[in-house]
Amino acid sequence: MSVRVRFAPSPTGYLHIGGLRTALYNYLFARHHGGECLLRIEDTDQTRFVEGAEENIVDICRWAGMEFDESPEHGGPFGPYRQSERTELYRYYANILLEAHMAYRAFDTSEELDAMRDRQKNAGIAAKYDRTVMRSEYTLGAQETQRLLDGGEDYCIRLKVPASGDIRFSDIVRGEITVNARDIDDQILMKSDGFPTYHLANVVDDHLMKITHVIRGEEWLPSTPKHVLLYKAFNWDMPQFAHLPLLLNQDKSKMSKRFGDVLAKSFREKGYFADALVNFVALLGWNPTSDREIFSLPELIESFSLDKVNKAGAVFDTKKLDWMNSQYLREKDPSAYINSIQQFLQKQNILVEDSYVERVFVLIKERISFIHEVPHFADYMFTDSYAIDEEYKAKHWTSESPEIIEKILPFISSIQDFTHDTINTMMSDFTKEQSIQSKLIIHPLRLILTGKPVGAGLYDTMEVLGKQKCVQRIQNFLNN
RNA sequence: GGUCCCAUCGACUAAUGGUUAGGUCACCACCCUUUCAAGGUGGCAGUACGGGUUCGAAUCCCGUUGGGAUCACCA
Repeated sequence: MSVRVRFAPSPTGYLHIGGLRTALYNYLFARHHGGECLLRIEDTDQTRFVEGAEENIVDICRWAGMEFDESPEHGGPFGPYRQSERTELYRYYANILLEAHMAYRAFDTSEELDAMRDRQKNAGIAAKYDRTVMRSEYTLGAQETQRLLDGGEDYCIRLKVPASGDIRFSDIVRGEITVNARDIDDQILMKSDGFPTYHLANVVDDHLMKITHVIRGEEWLPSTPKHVLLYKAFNWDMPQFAHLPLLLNQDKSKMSKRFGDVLAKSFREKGYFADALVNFVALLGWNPTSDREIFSLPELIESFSLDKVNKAGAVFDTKKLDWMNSQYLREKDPSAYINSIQQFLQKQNILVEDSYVERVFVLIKERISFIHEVPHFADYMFTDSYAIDEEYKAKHWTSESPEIIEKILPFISSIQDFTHDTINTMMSDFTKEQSIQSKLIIHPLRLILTGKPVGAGLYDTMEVLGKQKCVQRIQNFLNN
């Protein structure tokens, strides 16, 4: 049987980095096995709907290189793929449960529920719906229940969880898990607004959509027994479960709890490459070997396997992500990034040729981690009003410097073929002849031409800058 | 607090009963060098603790401690 998995986010916010990894693992697993990966939007809570969230989820997944085989956008044989468009289905299945006495109606108000929890808290017992004392079908009786129903009273449908007995299920990542039914609440299946809760909807949909593997975050582990109960109540085959370790903040708390810079889109905005982010995130909680760090998406697909997924949560370390980004940056074909660099430059009203931008980029790419660093890191390549590093000046611009620079200027001016090699030859001839150390020239020159102690090789820098600029800057500097 | 999950260098991880416990990021040193990087070499640093099982335990079992998740008419 072909593998079918789903990524099932709720549009209650923009996709965060943990969600991106969940989507990725589903996608890698499906592609590795030649199966399908579908997107299902779990929008059964209309009160938490966030405008643009679904678009953001789709947008980010596409940016990351993932295309879903079935989705709200593209449809598919098991649609619709938005739960809000499937409500009759859930109602139908909830009724089946009702008729089989696996579920029941409850009429409690939220105040009554709060009061119940207070009593339980004061008594020092675990909060749990007590169907024998609350306003459920069981305490009300058939007649009263019918009367309330006829009167249009609000009610919800709850799962009738057995009083005791072990509920077991197997998780690909964690092995056998056993929970006692006494610790499980009579979960609400249908809310009084007619929408299902996650628990009902995801079980019904996973079954109807023929999902073979449920791959989701570890936060779902505690509610999985409820889902198991539902599969049993319907007498459906269960999918296999794989609960992924959480992505953690530095303080080890769940990463998605921090908001803002944890959104996938803010990583894109900060200038991380999609393939670098994907590579990094894939290796958080899963590792094929550990003798290698760089994997393209096809390579991740090739080597992905759920049984290599870790159990323990993984701290998200931005430093390593930055390193990975720099690895990708230097391997990329520079022409692919000229446009984005141009955009940064144009914001500063700098207009230069693409070919020049490419030469500068190639020159400095090993010294930066992000594309957007280019205009600032190499400002002297784009403007004449770059800052002079005073510390560098104090150290290398000595009393002899003006004389030396003045002496070498004609030689620089006279170079016809202004390239690294020619400049190099000229420079070493000069230092030999004058018997001075080359650093007495190189540092002052670098200072004059770039203003900074950091940068590419001086002669390469000069070559890209061009003779005219070099000579001009030296003259200006000496005159001031 | 109840329930569940988890535990190898600071971080990501490898080692599925036998390794001097390996790699990567970060950090430090040295080399290279035309500055800064990159690169190369080396270093620092870990099996949470206590018991078992075994000829042998990071690995299996039990306990302790620590961390996390979850306990809504949210997903």
